[in-house]
Amino acid sequence: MSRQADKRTAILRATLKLIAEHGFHGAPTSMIAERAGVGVGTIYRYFRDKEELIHTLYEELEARHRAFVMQGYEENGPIRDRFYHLCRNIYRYLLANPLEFRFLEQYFDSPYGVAKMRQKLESAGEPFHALLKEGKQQGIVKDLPTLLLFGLIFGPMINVIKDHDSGLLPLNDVLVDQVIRATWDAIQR
Amino acid sequence: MSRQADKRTAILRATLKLIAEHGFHGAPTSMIAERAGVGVGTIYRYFRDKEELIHTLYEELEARHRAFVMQGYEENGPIRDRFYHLCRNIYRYLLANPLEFRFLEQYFDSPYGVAKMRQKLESAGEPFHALLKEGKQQGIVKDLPTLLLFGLIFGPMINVIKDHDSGLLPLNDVLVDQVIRATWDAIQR
DNA sequence: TCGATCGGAGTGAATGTTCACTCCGTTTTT
DNA sequence: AAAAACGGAGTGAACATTCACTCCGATCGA
Repeated sequence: MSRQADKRTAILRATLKLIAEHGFHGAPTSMIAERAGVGVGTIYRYFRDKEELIHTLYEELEARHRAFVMQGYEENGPIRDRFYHLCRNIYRYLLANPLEFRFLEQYFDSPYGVAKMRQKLESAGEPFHALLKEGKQQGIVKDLPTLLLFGLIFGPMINVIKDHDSGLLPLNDVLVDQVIRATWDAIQR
Repeated sequence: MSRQADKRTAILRATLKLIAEHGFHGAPTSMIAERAGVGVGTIYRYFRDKEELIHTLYEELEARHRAFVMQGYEENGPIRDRFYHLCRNIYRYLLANPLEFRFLEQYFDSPYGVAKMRQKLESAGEPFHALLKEGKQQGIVKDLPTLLLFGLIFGPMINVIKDHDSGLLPLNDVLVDQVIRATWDAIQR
C-alpha cells in the first residue's frame, strides 16, 4: 500500500475528517497518519508542519467551494436574483458538505482564519461585495456598513446550518428558501 | 498576599481573561495561577479540576448576564417593544463586557457548551421563547421554526459584535438600533 | 497573659501523559 | 545499484494534576 502519489490526498482527507469531527485538538498527527494509512513521518514529506497542512487544506476547500458557488452566476442580473443565487448555492454546498462546514468554522475561529476572513470579505473579488455596493447605490439595500450587512447574511446562515448538522433543525429546500427570504427582508430597504 | 477568601475570585477572573484572550488552549493552569497571584495547587483547593473551574465560571457569568438583560423587562408589553428591549440589553451587555463575550463564544463552541446552549434555548424560562411563540400566534412574526428564528436573531448579533471587538466595525447606539431593526425586519411577517 | 500545639489553606516540584516533529533504517521505484 | 519515498520508534516540550510540605492564625493549657 505504498508509493501512491495520492498519499497527499489521503492525508488531507483524514485531516479534514478528524478536525471536523473532533476539533483541532482532537486531531493529533499520529491519528491523522493512522486514518490516512500512512506513517507519521510521511506527513512531513508533504507538509512542512501541521500548520502548513491545515492552511493547504483550507485553500483547497475554499477553491472548490468558490467554484461551486459561482456556477451559473449572472454578473449583471438583477440584485435580488443574484442575491438568491449566491445564498442558495452557499447553503446547498455547505449542507451537502458538513465536514467542510465544520472545518471552515473551526478554521475561521482560529488566529490564522480571522486574518483570512477579513482579507476575503474586503477583497473586491468577493461577489457579495459588488452586489451589496450596487444594491445600496440603487436604493434597494439598506444603507448600512457592508460588514454589518455581511453579519446579517452570514450570521443566520452559520447558525442555521450548525443546527441542521447537529440534527436540531433539519433543513430542506423550502426552509432554506424561507431563511434566504428572511435574510433578504433584513437587508432590503 | 496570603490567606484571602477571594483567591477563588482571583482565579475565576484570571481564567476569564486568559481564555477570552488566548482561547481554551492558551490558558494552562500554570498561567492562570500566575495571573491570579496564586500557587498552582491552590486552584485545586477551590475546583475539582479545570473542567469544573470553567463550568463554574460559565454559570456565574450567565447569571450576571441574565440579571442584566431582564432589567426592566415588561412581561406583557407589545411584542415589538419586548423584542427591542431584550435585544438592546443583550447588545449593551456584550459590548460592555468583551471578555465575557469572547469567553461565552468559546464555551458554546466546546462540547459542554453545545449541550448547555440547547438546553437554554429550549427552556421555557428563556424569555425569547415566549416572545416568539406569542408573536407567531398573533401573526406578527413569521411562522418559522423557533430555532430558525433564533438563528436570524443571534446569528447577526454574534457576527456583528465579533467584528466590533476586533475593531473592524465600531458600533454605537445608532448602529446597534439599525441592526436590531434589520433583525426585526427579518423575523417580522 | 503568653507559650505550645494544631488545623487547614496554600504551595510548587515531581509525575505521568500527550503532542508535534525528527532521524535513520527499510522498502519501493527508476 | 542508486535515489527517492516511506515508516514509526524516539525526543523533548507542554500540560493537568498530585502530594509532601510550609506557614500562620486560632485554640488551648498553664
